[in-house]
Amino acid sequence: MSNLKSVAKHSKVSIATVSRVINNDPKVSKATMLKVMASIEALEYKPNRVAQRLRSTNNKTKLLGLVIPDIQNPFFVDVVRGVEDYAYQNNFAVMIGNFGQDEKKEKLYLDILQSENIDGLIVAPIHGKDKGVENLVKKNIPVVCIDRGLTEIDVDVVKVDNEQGAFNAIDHLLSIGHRKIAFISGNFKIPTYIERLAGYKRALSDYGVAFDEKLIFSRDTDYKSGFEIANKILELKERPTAIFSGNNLLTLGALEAIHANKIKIPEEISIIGFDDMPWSISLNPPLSAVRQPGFNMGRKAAEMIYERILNPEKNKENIILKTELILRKSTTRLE
Amino acid sequence: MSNLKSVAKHSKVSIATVSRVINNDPKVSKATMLKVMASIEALEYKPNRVAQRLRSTNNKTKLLGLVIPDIQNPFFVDVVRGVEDYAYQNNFAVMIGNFGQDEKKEKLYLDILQSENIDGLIVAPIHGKDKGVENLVKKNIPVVCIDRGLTEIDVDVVKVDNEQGAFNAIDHLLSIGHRKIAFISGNFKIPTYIERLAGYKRALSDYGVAFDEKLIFSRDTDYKSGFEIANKILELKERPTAIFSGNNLLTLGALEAIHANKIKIPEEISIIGFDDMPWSISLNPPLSAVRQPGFNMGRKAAEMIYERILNPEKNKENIILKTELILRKSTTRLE
DNA sequence: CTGAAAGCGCTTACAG
DNA sequence: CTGAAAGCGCTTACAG
Repeated sequence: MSNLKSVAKHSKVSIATVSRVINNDPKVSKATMLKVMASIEALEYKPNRVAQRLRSTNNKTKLLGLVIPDIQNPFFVDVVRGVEDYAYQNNFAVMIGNFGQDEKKEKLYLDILQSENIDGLIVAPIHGKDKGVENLVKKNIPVVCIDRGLTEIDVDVVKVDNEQGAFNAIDHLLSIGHRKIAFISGNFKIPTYIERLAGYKRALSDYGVAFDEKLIFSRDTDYKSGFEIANKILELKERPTAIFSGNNLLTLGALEAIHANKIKIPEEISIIGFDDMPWSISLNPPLSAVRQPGFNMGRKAAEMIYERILNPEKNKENIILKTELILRKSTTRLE
Repeated sequence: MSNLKSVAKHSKVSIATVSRVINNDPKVSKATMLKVMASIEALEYKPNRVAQRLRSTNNKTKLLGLVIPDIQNPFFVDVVRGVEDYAYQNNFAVMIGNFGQDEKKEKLYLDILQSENIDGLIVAPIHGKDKGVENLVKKNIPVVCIDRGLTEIDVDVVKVDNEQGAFNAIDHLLSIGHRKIAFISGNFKIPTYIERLAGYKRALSDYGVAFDEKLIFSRDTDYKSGFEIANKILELKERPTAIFSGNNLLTLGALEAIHANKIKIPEEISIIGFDDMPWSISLNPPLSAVRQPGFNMGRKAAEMIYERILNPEKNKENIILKTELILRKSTTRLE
């Protein structure tokens, strides 16, 4: 690989001048610039980003860290795409760590990314009191939280109106006559699920329906949990007439359980899922779902981290995006 | 952030010694080592990976590049998870670039990753004659290709037996009486699809069925293409009795088109998709599919890149993984 | 077993 | 407008 030195030799200037050309320093004379650019071209020189990063922080070859809880969850894939879309346009590189709901793994990624001198971090913290992320914020590393915030500390966050999203789903179920609605939730350490539960409760209270704790099920946020919880729900003596499932993986697990038990949707049980997916429409039956703008969330987060890097002192922002209730065929009116 | 210098001062040794401790140099005396380790602990020192990477190539804080065509395709997400699983266990970091089938974007990622001094690259080349990837191989940067190889050059590759996978699917369709089988393929520049077509043809010829070019449809590898091509297929005067779709995104698009046209699967048309997905079983109807071991492919690729880094001179390997035909409810015997 | 010094590829005051 | 030099945080011969 060619380097500054070889370009400098080739164009008979100092490495300082070559560096200036690369960085578009207006002080360089036009003639020199052209000469150096020709050498860069000829030698196929590409600046070494590692050296650049080591040398100075406030420069344009940025590296973003992106840490997400579960890359198997297509919602986070959408977020990744959004981040990447912005990063690509701005010539950032993104380093992704997927911690798979594993706190130790999250910590390792946070450490690695710090060691890689990232210019900023976009992260969905494992829970509301995530010490690892808190520490980064305290060290004044630019951080934007996605999907969920931090309870103990002020930080930039982009998320969705989970409370309202859940409310809309439950409100719809109530409006078509359902009263016994099970909630397959993720872990309540994750703020998202606390908020969704709040929406659930608010809808219930709007309809004057008593909250029944026994209808709330919470475990991990994966396919298996959805499957196992749904099986439990279906065994209940007074079986709920509807299920609200907390994310797309839980929904998929629940659907498999329901189908395995040969229970008909929506005739025997209605279901609405949080997260709308490309395959929701081809599911059996087409699934009603709360759609989250994952791509926009990612893009917005990337924008925010960019602004935060440029202006570390500005006030923290809290962006709340809207969800949309998509009604298809997985819910029906209760006679 | 603390650095070598601050640790050295804290434990009253030279920075060279601290560096040796970090790198487990056995020459360091036990006493010194303990002292330095205590300082590292006390100062929460973490080596700066950027400086490490700049300084030397043959060292253990590796950075892998991973470049994939489409992160919205869950098959590649599985690959990513496999790579990451191995990387995590070996304390590698992975930098991911998703080029979304866009050649310019692929090129940019290749450049960025080179500029980041990656120790090795795992990549699914955009097509068989991918010059960008070829160049990296020629520069002796360790490269492992996944999912598809390179036609012009010898390179490590991990892929699936696409020919046999497609053969199995078509063979099954033929065995249950289908003769007019449409193939919704991705672009034939991608070696994968050439191989799948070869399997399609071989099955046909085994059954003495003439190959009909008009049943082969090829465009992009996304949802939209699947949707549009399926619509075209359904309009055909002599409508095929079965569809073989080339990847999971195409399948989803095709399913939506079929449902929108109110055509019954499998009564009116059978379908088998390449790629089995978590939601395949909950689709309407449960989908028969060719399962690819994405996770294993990723893990294997990471292993291979590791070996390649350690031993740049060893012979290139070509690993071919097996597919599995999963039969569910989307195909039926033709009366 | 340990330290002083060179150097990885850059950027950036400083001087001219 | 341009160059010489220091330095980012490390590693690694070399010397002792």
